[in-house]
Order: sequence, then C-alpha cells, then structure tokens
Amino acid sequence: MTEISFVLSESMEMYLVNIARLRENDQPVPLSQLAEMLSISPVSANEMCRKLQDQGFAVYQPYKGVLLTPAGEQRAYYTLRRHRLWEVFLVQKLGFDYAEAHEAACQLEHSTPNLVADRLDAFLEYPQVNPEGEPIPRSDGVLSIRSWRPLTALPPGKACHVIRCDANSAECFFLDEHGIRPGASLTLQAIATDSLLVQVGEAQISLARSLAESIKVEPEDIDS
Amino acid sequence: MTEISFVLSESMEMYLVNIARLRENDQPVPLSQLAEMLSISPVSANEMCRKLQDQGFAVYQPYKGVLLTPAGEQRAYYTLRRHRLWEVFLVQKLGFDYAEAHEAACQLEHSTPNLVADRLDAFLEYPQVNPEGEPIPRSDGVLSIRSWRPLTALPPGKACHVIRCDANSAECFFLDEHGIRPGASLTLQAIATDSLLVQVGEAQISLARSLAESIKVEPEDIDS
DNA sequence: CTAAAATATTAGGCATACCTAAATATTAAA
DNA sequence: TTTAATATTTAGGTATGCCTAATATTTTAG
Repeated sequence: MTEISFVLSESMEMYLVNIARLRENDQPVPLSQLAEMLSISPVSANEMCRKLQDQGFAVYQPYKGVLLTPAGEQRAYYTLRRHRLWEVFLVQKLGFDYAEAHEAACQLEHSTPNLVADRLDAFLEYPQVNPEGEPIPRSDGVLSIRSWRPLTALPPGKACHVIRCDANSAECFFLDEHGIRPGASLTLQAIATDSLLVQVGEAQISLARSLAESIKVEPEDIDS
Repeated sequence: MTEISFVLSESMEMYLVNIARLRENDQPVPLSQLAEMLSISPVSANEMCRKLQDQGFAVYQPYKGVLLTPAGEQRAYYTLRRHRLWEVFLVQKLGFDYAEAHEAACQLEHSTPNLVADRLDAFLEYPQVNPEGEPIPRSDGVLSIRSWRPLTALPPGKACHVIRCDANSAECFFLDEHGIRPGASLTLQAIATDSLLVQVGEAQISLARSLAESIKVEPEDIDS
C-alpha cells in the first residue's frame, strides 16, 4: 500500500483525474483533449504535464500525449473514489440528479480527507458504482476493471447487474422506470431471435434485441 | 434576502468567518488575533483586511481592528453554516469525534454550494446547533443569537436545552453519559443551596451547583 | 516528398496570496 | 511627557497557475 507523501494541489489533482478519465486502452492522452476537458489553454496543459512528469506522476511524450505513472494513477484513483462516493451520497441521500451531483462532487473531491472518504464509503454501505454505473476505486486505490458486455452477450439464465445504458434518453427513461438502471440486478430468462426476456425484481420485461444491445451488464459471479 | 453576487476566494471566506468567530460584543477584532488564528503574518492580514474593506465586506480601523459589514457578515454566516452542518454530518453519520470533524469541515466548507448545504440541512433534520452546541446559521444567513446562561440561573420548573458544557473532560464525559450534552432537553426540577435536581428524559439527576454552573442552557421558550 | 495542419515551446505577463525586512505611527505605561 | 511596546505600512520577493503572441517542430495528407 503506497503512502501518500505530500498533498497535491487541486489543479494537479484535476489533471491527474482527467488524464485517468480520458485514457482508453493505454493510449497516451493527447494534450489537446486534456486542455479541452479542463477548459484551459494548451500552453498551460503543456506546462503542467511537464511538471507532473518532473514529480513522477506522469510520462509526457511530445506529439503523443500523457500517461500516468503508477504513482499518478493512484492519486487519480483516490480522487476519483472521493468524487464518485460524493456522487452516490448526493444522489441517494440528498436527492440530487446526477448532473448536479457530478458538479458538486467536482468541488468536494479536492477537500475530502481519505479517512472521510472511507467513513462515507461505509455509511453508503460500500457502493461498487456511482449513479452512472461507473466503478468506484477501493480505499487502497485499486479500480476494478469492469468486464461489461451487452446484455445480448449473456447466456440465458445468467444473473448480472447493469453497468450503464447506452440508449437515447427516452429509452433510458423507460428502462429506468422499469428498474433497469446502473447498479440494478437482472436475470436473463430467455433469448429469441429479435427479443429477450429479463427478470427485474418481481417483474419480467421483454426487450427488443436492439435495446438490449445498449444495456451494458456485468455477470454476477465471473470477474473477467 | 441579499443575493450572492460573486464567489469569494477560499482565503477571503476564511478571513470573514474567523472575524465573525473572534468578534465579541461588537468590538472590532484586532488584526494580531486574526493573524494568529489564521497562522499568517500580520502583514498579510493587514493587506487582506484592506482588500476586504475595498470590496465592502469589512471595515478596518487601524489600531482598532476589523468589523464585518452586513454583506461580510452574511458571507461569514453562509460559510459558518456549511461548516457546522458538515460537523453535524461527520459526527452523527460518519462517527467522527468533534476535533476531527471540525478539521475536515474546515476544508469542506469552502467547496459546498449553498444548495448542497440546504439539502444536507434537511437530511440532518434541521439541526439547530453543531456538536459543540454552537448555533447553525439558517439558510437565509441569519444566525440566531443564543441567550445561553448557566443552568443555575434558571427558575425551578423551567425547561431548557443545553448549549454547551464548560467543564473538564471527565465532567463532560459524565454529563454526556447521562444525556446532558449540547442539544439535549432538560427540565430543572429543584434548586437547593449547593445542588440542583434536573430531569433528563426519564431520568433525574442531582448535580453539584459548581457543575451545574458550567452547563450553559437556553430556556425553552423565551428568546432573550 | 512537400506543404498544410496540428502540436510544442519560449518569452513575457497577470492575479492571488503569501513572505521578510525595514521604516513609521500609535498607544499605553512609567 | 517621554519611552517602550505594539501595530501598521511600504517595499520588494516567492510560488502557483493561469494567459497571449510568436516561434519552432512534427505529423499527416495530398
């Protein structure tokens, strides 16, 4: 377990967490994307990335992009953990919608001691995912890489839980109303050529294959 | 109801809230005290106080001290509100002791939108005081001035609630164990020369006058 | 292979919020 | 009333984290 040696500035935390968010399959994150996401000039992003490199939190390859070192990744995940825990709290306990919660969490994430995050985690009964179904890093800084797949890729009879729904808003609203939302548990009852039957709690719902395709789930017991 | 026109820096919020905390009976707060409390040099305190004056949040009289204007006071109370609500949350829901909660709240108070504070207030069921018995400003920025007095100053038969206990830690621990803690309701049953009888919930407790003296209460219905 | 587009870098600035050292001003006590 | 202690102000400096404009480099598409 790596110890946290010194406190990063809020700015640095923002860079690290956004590099983590933008990274896809270990490709370096282009500075232009990072600058865009942080709403700062590319010049500033460049300065800061070199600073992060000096301090051992990132590797910056000009014309390629930035990657986090293990140290940088850990810091990013601590911040992401605090962010997502606050999102859960703000949505579940204070009744905010996700967009508001996300915004407030962006502030709170930088002023939350890890001990507070841990107690909050316990208070919320150790949620695995935020309200959008994105995984919450554990208190040791490890982020479980979720093995989501479309609901259509499951064998019949399999239990799973919803990671997210990549559908349009009307579809998402419909699904949500029937209990199909990030974090929910489902059981796939039957698969036909163009539709699937799923069990959500007590209810059973038949879904068009195209809609089921957009529901990303993780099988209940396997973890890869 | 004054609208919040622009966001103050964290530093400015710290100054305002600490001026509010240090002020006693409308005497200006000496800069030396303020600098001491904020752990900054008197020079910096001086600079900032003049800046606060320029912006209309404070009145600074050299060699006298600083006072808040109504605008400054409102900002200070908003911050104090967020601070004390977080303290209640951290103690009641996350199980921190007061000292830890206070420290964490010092961070959180600056990154909490007022809307979050209002929802938190509702979630906590509108606490009147923080865990130390200090009053929580309301969402409109008004701080009820509490008319606390020693328990010994009450007439027999009077109901009251505890504001705080100015006793040593063993005494406070004892009192707390018997339900006498900030926020608790008491009824004074009888007063004798050197001891008092109080009712706490179902139980009755006899207290030495010296100990009762250290318990500060507010009468249940009168407010001045 | 070259030229246009994208990306980096350097140079010079700005605001915030601190600091120390030195010079003044005020208050309060002998 | 003079002086010692206290408080204030000025001057000059630091670090952070942003900015624009200008210049240099690399990539990529024709």
